[in-house]
Amino acid sequence: MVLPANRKRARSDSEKEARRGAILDAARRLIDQDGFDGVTMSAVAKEAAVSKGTLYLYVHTKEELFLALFVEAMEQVVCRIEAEATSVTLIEVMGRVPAEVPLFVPLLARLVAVIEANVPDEPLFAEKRRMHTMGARVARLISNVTGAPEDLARDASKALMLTMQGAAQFDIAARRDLSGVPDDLRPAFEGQEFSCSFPLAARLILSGLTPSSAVN
Amino acid sequence: MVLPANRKRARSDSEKEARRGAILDAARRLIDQDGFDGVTMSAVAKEAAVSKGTLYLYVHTKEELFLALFVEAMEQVVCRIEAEATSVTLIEVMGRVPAEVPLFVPLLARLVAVIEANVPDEPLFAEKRRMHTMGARVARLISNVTGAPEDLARDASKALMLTMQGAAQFDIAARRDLSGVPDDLRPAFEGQEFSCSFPLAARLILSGLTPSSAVN
Amino acid sequence: MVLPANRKRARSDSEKEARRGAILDAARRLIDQDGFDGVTMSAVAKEAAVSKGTLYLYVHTKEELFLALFVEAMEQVVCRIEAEATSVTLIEVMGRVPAEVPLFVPLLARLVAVIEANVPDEPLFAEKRRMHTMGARVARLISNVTGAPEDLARDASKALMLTMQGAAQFDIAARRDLSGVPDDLRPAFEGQEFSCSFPLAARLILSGLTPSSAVN
Amino acid sequence: MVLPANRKRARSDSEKEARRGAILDAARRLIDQDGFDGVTMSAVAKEAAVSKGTLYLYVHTKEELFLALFVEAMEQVVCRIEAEATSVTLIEVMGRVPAEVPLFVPLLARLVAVIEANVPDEPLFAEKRRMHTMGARVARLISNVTGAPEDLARDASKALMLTMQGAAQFDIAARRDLSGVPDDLRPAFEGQEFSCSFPLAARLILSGLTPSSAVN
DNA sequence: TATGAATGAGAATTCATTCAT
DNA sequence: GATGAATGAATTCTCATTCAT
Repeated sequence: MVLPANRKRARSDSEKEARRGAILDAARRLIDQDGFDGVTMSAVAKEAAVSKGTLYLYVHTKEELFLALFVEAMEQVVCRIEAEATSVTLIEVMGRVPAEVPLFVPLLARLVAVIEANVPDEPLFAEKRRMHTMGARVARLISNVTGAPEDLARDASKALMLTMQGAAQFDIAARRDLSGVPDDLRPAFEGQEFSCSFPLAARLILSGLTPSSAVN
Repeated sequence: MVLPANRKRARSDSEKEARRGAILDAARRLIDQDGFDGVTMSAVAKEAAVSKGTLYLYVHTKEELFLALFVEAMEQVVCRIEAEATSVTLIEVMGRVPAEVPLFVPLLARLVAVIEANVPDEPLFAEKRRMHTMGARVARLISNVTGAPEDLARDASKALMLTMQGAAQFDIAARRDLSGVPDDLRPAFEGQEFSCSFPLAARLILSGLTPSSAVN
Repeated sequence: MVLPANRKRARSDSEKEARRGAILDAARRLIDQDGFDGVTMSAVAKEAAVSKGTLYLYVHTKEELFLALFVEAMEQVVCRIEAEATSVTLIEVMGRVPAEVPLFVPLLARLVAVIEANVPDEPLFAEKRRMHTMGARVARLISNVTGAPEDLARDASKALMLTMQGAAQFDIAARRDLSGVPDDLRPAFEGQEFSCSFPLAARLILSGLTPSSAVN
Repeated sequence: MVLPANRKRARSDSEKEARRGAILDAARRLIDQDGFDGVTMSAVAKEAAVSKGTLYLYVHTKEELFLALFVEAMEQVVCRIEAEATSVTLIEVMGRVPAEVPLFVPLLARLVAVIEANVPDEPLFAEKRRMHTMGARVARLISNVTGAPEDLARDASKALMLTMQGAAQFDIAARRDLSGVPDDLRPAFEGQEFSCSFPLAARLILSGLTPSSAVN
């Protein structure tokens, strides 16, 4: 197979994958840098060193891009939890890992109301399927680790997702510039970071399932 | 409540209050009708039978309008919970009432990421203060009703707020048109309504505090 | 004549005059404080401790207000020049005084293109008449002081007004925040203040009329 | 200059230049037609047969558009003066040409107080640089033609710019509808056209530099 | 495939002025 | 005379997406 020496087009599948990856990375960098609402498709194209037209060849919508970003982050979260959780560390791990995977929390906070609301059906369903599978994996993990029956574990898993959603919201508020916030309102912002609020609630939820030793 | 013939001028404070109320009502109707992102200030003005200038006399920003709507809804929620909750009904009431107060859930879902993010500081702080006070009332109620110590009740109250936030998110997804959703994905949407998911999680959270009789 | 003890209405002419003066003063303060384009009629009303309705009882238009301000400033300028100018000091005085009377320069800069363009005919004509009279006084003064014939003095006076207008424009540019201006452009802003540029040009214009002693 | 069939895309730089030119021309036509304050960006887009988005591709701000218009006019003025001025005709040329280049005078009248005040720094600096260069060319010309030393020529050039600014202001007033102006005020408007007032002042300023033969 | 010029709907907000009380 | 609530016209500019080249 003779390939032209200076081929600019990504024809093979692996090249396409690589280019798509570059685009997602560019988006990640921009979210970090300019905040969520500051990201524009033009900027993503430029950051990925790709034209706008090409960008839309790999990603059909702005929100689809964000959704892909979220699913990848969620995959990392689930994998790491599976790798690290034991009956002793479950709660600690579940409280810590989501906060450690970059962009997972802020993307989660916008997932439903902002992102999913604007993704067309087909791609939405595809990603939802992946999320659902991951949810099942977490439920199974909880069941295995705590010894709780499957259905209880599934409820707990659902409750954790709810709570995680909520904690992600509060995290947004917690990250605002606090100078300028009157003293009496400080507590309404401070200490609402995901890594504070979620573990607290996770403990309440999981404590019913786990042997007392794990609850801490 | 003296509702001025709409063409007239609201001179007394009570007339002004009434007119502001009329504006909020108009907004409520439009949210119902056109959905969240479909609401425009022009439409609100027209629906309230008021000029755009007048609208801005009573509400300084679109998001301020939504925030006000949320706080009023939250007030209703808290009042009704205080009125109805007993040691026996606490969990049931807390699971039911938020879903019954119109617009509370969808507004809650957008509260942090969409609404608060766009409200200028001063009005934000004012409303936050009201919310904070209501939060304290709920914590006190939980403490009174369950007999749990204050600090435990405060933690539970916080966890409940997190969970409520999350449940509000899921509620958005649950309300989408389900025809067209592939069968294998149905469970990812169905049964995620606020009134299903929140009580479930609330039970997990509150069960640690309450005597077993109250848990169910 | 029995006057009611606590009379809030300005009925006598002198009272009206006083109130009008208060309004003009309020406007002056606001221009100083918020800059030209920052002044709103609402703010003027508040600063003058008068209702908006009342404000419009004394001043028919925003621009009319500014025009009145300008004419008063011009009156001061002309009076002071008449008082201070001698054959020796003419140029120095004419270069210095306009810059010393508050608001004269910035109002002059907007006089034609911004202010007069929006004043209705009747009040415009009234104020124009006053300005014209003052122009004549200046021409007479120049003639007296330099000994130049009337018509030459009138031409010089006109040329001076042109130049003053232009110098007022440049003054605006000179007063902008200079940090951020690249070094090579500094000279395009610096040293363009009215008090620098106008005397220079005034000297060129008057030097043809005055005996050499007065030129410097 | 390849003017693309207006629906086509301007790919080459020369096509882009042409399109930008078409936009500026459209703006010129509208200023003529509707007067200064009557020009809106929507109208410019329509007149240029371009979408609003495209308009903003070529011009970043309304005021930037006006500034560009002024700089182009100034370029014409300076070129023509350079082409036509001799030691004999200098004053006559400098008095006539600015009035002959379309839009130069009315744009100059609004240059500082209206236009520059609303142009963001970067584009402002770029255009200021061009203006500054042109100012230097005029100074050099004056020096060459009159034989006056450089610094004197520079002062005269500055004074001329001041005066030109002022004359442009008066020109606005002179162009208003005179029917309706009371007789005694006629002289305050009539004969204030740029082409009357500026040459008169220019003569006063330049006469000090030039050999008597050139003065008239 | 890749490009980037073109699109255009869309919406929030301000503030001078008026007029009901 | 005084008030201040009501008015509403009027305009800029953004940015996701498309499509001619």
